[in-house]
Amino acid sequence: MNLSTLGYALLGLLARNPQTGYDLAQRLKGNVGFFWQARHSQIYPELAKLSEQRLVNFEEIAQAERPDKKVYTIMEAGQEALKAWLTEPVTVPKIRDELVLKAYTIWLAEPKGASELFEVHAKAHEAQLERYIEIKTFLEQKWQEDGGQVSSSWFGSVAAVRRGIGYEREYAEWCRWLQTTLS
Amino acid sequence: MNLSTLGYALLGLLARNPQTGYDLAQRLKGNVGFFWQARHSQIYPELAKLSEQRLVNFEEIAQAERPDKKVYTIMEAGQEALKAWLTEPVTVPKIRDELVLKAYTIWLAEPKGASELFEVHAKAHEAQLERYIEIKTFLEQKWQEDGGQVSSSWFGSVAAVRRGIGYEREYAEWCRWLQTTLS
DNA sequence: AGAGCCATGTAACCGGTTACATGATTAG
DNA sequence: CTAATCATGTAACCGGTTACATGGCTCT
Repeated sequence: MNLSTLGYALLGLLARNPQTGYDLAQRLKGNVGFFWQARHSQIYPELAKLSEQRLVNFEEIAQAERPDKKVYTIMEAGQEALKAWLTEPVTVPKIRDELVLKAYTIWLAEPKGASELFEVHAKAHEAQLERYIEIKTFLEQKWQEDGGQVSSSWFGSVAAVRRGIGYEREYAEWCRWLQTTLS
Repeated sequence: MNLSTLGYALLGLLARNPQTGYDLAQRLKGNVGFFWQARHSQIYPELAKLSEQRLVNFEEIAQAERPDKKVYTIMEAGQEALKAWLTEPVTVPKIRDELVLKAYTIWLAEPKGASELFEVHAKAHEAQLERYIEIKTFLEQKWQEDGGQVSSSWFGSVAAVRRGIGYEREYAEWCRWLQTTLS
């Protein structure tokens, strides 16, 4: 019973709330999409696999003015599989970043155009940084209201968004340094 | 003539030095591999494509005590394609990080095992950070010796390693924060 | 009238990894 | 004697993206 990472991602989301495949797809292109993305074309087949393996359950709900839907719920076996996965070792991830690749060869470019490219990215990361800061404020408040324990699901959200903040801040600063140095 | 990103990566490396496919594979699993990776099984066919499109040239060199080899050189058309690509817009890259995914669901785990997981990663990123700092010192010296211009290939290397340093530092700090908070 | 949301699925394609294949030389 | 290095290639597989497919409701 070797699940894919996407399988665990879905289990993790279902551990928070029972949801439909559509809902999960929204999450994975919304804020959760910051660290893990998936399209519905990948999600629906994966849910079918999780269901086959009795890690999740679904209830079909007929709707009048909307298409019928399947609400998935995590089962006990799913919770256990998820918990086991959480503390298993992870290989240190490798960056695969086209912009850094361009930076590596930027000595060949005309500095003006290059500087503009990095300014665009600086702005994008600065904007994302501010969005994350707002989200963090919201999440930390919720976490405190929930008792401020590491066993609160809000804690997981706070942890993830903190990574987002650090990442965007650092990326933006690097872009600004390059942009300034090139101009 | 739409090249893949790997194609441009190879052109960028060949713009620095004429090299064999084997050499390129070494680079892309060494320091360049920090921001772009590729295996020889991907590189050899890509070089054939670049050659077909007359962006690179190769010279076959027969060797006595080693297998024969093909040394690839970038051509003028290749240089031009590369320069044009450098300033073209890049879509802002998305993180896909299993450890952050785990952090998001870490509220379900037993804190002790979780804390250990993040400590392992903290150490890994701290170690990588120190390696990059050493490399940066070396590269900046070379860059200065070469005149300290942005048109020096050393500048591209410095830019890339600076990103590496920021990335590792931030990642390590985040792991430490989580590790401490969990224990 | 057209875009966008809700809702679920399949199929083709593509980039990248793993494995298969070969073979001499050198270092431990 | 075994493992690693040099050196180049092909083939199978797999995760993920894009595109195909359907269809009613709501907002502009």
